[in-house]
Amino acid sequence: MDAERRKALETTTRWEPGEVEQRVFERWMEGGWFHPPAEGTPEANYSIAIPPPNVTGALHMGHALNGTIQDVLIRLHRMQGRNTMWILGTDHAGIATQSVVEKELAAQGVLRTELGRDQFIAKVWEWRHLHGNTIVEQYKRLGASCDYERERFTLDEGYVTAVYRVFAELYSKGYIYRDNYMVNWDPGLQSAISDLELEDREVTDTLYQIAYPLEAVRGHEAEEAAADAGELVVATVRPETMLAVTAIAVNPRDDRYRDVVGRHAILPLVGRRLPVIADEYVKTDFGTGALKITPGHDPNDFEIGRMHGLEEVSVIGEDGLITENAPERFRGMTVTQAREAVVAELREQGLIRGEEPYTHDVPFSHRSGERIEPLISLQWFCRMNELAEPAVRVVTEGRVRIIPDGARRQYLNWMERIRPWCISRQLWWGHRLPVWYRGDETYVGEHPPEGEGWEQESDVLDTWFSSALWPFATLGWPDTDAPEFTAFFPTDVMVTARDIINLWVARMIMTSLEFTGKVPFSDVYVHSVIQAPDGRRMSKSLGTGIDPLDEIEVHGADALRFGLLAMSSTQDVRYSEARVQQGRDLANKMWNASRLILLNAQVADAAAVRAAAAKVAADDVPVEDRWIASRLQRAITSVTESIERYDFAHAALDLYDFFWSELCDWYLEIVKARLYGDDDEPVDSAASATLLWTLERVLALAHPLMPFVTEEVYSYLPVSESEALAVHPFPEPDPDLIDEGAEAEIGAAIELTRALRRWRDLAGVPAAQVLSARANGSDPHELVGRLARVEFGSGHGEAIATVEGVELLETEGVDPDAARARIEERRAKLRSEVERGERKLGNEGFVAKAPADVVDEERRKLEAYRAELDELG
RNA sequence: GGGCGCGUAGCUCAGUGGGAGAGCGCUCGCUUCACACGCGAGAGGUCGCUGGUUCGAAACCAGCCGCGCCCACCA
Repeated sequence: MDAERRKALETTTRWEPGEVEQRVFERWMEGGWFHPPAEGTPEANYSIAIPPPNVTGALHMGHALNGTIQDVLIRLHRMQGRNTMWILGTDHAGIATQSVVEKELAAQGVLRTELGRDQFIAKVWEWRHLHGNTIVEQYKRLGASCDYERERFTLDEGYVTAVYRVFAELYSKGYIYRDNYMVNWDPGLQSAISDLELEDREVTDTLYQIAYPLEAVRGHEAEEAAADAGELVVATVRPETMLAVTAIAVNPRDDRYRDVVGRHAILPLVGRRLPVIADEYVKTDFGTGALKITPGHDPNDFEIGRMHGLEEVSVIGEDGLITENAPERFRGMTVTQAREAVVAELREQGLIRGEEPYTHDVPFSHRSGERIEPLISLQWFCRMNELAEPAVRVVTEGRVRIIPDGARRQYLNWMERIRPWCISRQLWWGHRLPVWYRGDETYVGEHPPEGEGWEQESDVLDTWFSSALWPFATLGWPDTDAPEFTAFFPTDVMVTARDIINLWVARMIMTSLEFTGKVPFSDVYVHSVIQAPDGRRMSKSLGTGIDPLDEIEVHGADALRFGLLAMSSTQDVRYSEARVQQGRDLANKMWNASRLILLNAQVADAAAVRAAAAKVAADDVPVEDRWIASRLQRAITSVTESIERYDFAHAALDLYDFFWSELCDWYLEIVKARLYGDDDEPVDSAASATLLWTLERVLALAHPLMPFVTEEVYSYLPVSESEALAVHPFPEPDPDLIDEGAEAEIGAAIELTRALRRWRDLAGVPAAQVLSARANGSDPHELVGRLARVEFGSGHGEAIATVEGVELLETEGVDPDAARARIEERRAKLRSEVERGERKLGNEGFVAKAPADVVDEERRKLEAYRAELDELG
């Protein structure tokens, strides 16, 4: 270590992540360690495809947790020597990106429609080149070790080829087709959107009861005269859609309506003859028990209509205005105007039988925020049944493990009743469907066929269509000889949040099986959603969002990573800044503990350190060295196993416990005397060796979780075998270093030290005062005297207290009354323990039925408590 | 309505059959030569409620109360 660096180490008493993180990250990039060669087999290699963030996106807490988890896995496997690749890329995010650019243009007074499709798309590309890299840069702040040199985009050239190939094949298999179907029309976007892009909002509408006169039954003049043929009253919150009603439905078991099934009603204002049909769907206990059927404007009615072969009438157009299918006087009105006009006319004709406020959930567009208008429209669909079947099988057979199990059930649940997927969107930004029309002819393929007059379909594909190909299209598919594809596909794990299991994960599994014949990943790990501290969703519009970059700014990336991991779980969790601060404190602790070691370790030369380290566990090294080596093995095991079973909270907290409580609070305090030496004792170089040996391993262990501080400290190690900690071998637990004797011995010494300190505190002994003491049995470990400030051996005075077999002797300034109180307290505790043990062992059922080792343990404890009680008198 | 899950210290959460844990907060004491983002000690919990299973239940089962998420959604 040169003088300058040593000076920096001496004077920097706090971990200051700001400039260090940037410098460390640049070193990683220069080292090229995140950019693996496309070699080897997918079985030997390790790869993860990142859930591609939207190009328009900014890093939010969800990304931060998702990215941290993947980076932990990636770094662990890279350090374990696997050829490791984290596949990076962004999603073109059709709707989101189009809206952003559209808004930006609107601010300049330019409308998308004025610009025309080609020019608008050019503007979007321009935007992407200017701003599309923001989120990728933000992932770097987090420390994400993605392969930044192989970044992909769902609209880059090769990716488009993959998308078109998939579309064409699904079309030729007959899975993709065009049909009139009820879609969720977003009047704001002027596009169909999927069920999954909806959000329900509570709305209070007016529920109108409207009378529909029944048509007289021919040949029953008497009845006609008597009852005016009667009427059916139906309830609706959308009177304007009555213009498109084509039937009335009642429940077949509803006695009130048994006689009217098969007859006809007359649609007021329009005059259409409406058959009265019977369908189980109609609830007898809601409204009047009679339901108007509007196949053109209601998803349920649409299904009933198809089932009964009803006419489908659309009176609301894609522009949100009343169409020519409605009576002339309503045409061209907005939905709201039409509603008022219809109600007014009905009122005039005396057909309104009731009205009341009605609060219900109504779907709104997640994207534009507008109320969804269910419409029948000509769209492209993909039938999912054939694709779903093998995708269910790989999960039930365990070829794809979905963790946790709740997420697995959610997946299977959804797949069981999968429905056709509407894959067309009326947008400009996206993959334009590879479909060409000329008159009545339709051709599907990336390029138009020979000849004049072919026009390409104007719709684009749902963004999720391209995302569904992510794990293989990013690696070069459909070129199955592409080096990246042969080396890294299938990937190992997909890390994601619960909300897109159906939207995305399921579809990746389906397309991957269909097109590559392989599962895209063997594990799906579904992690928490981070909520705002008050339990609401973190969202920009609610103002509940917390920006991970702000947290990195304040506490450092390692702190945020640790905090997110520690708070993560399979449940949704509330964001806890305290956990992030815990991470910051741990990073600081690592920095300072490392300073202690690095500034004080005696290093003759590299060979000496290696030689000393080689005998860390030898019998003749001090027991505390064997203890820390043994505890380290246990920490390595627990942290590694936790990560491997995706239990990141325990990995983080176990690391914390080992580092803070065992290494810092005990081992470093114990070893200081040997490290510094004093008048009597020379400096012990074995201590230095153990410290350096331990430090190197614990840094490596912590590195996947907290890469920056560990990498920085690693650069100060006097002896290190790797260019960077990022590519240093990950420690493996060594069973030979487990030393139960040393653990028991130091464990007992720790217990005793704590008991003595407790006594001191309760007795009000000043912190600096050294107490005289006498051990009843053999002298405790040297560390007890030092750490508890107790001097053993020399005193002859009377014992004023006994603590865990140690007699504390009368010492000037120590209050004997407090001591007696303390002893009495201990006696009381022992008596209750003895009582508890006797009661338990006196229980015949317990002795007879509990496992022998549990019973033996109880007996052992009881003996020990009795012995101590006797000793106290 | 169906499915899944949660209810443990003041707060955020671990703990899944054998003596209730962590972090933060709180109290007391420490300018102890790595760290006050620190060190030492401590207080604080009828583990939502009621039954049941068991020698033994925070944990397993049933019911109830409260909360959340996902599906399906009554016009």
